[in-house]
Amino acid sequence: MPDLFSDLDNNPESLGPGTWLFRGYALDVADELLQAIGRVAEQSPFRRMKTPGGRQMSAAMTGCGARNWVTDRQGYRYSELDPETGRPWPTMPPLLTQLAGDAAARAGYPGFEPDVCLVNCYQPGARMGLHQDRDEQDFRWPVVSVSLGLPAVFLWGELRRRGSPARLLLEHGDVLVWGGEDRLRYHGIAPVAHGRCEATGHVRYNLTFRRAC
DNA sequence: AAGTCGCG
DNA sequence: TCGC
Repeated sequence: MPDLFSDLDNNPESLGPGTWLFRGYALDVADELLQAIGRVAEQSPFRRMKTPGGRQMSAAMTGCGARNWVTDRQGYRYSELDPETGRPWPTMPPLLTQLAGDAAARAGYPGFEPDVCLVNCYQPGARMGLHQDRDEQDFRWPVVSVSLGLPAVFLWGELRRRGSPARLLLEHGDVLVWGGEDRLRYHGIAPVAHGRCEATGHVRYNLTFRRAC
């Protein structure tokens, strides 16, 4: 991993003008975030969804907020109901709303009030293929991503799929915000390596905050 | 389709 | 092994 990013430069040229990396930004609330994830998963359990092609995703997902991103044979969409339970998604805990809003404001996107918090759980070997977040209605709002637990290599591509994406190690407590001209950049997660950490044991969690509508 | 796989 |  080349030393591309200094701690004093949260907005390095290599990430893009609309992209901000706040290393360790969520460290002081990490335990509360993990407790919140546990409560969300009690109401809406983690599940591995299928893509429209019928393949199963390797990351398990749940979420909270007024709506959440889902995929099945029919396609990608936001749903106000958890298809697994038939009930609304758990309410977004105020701590999560506040964290996402604070990080967004610090990156230059004030007024961000997410209605979606997608929670991904990566076991070792789980990955996320290169994709765009493009199912939201207003791309003026940024995406806020919080990493917890095992580290992972974030793949940071361009607005088109071509080219090899940059690789950025995201660790426990890191917060990445992207918006503006970077809002539709392709991104993904390389297969998560085996490991153990104090906070989560053997898994990586990711909280992705968005404004879907 | 946020998937996997095969080829050069 | 990796990008296409």
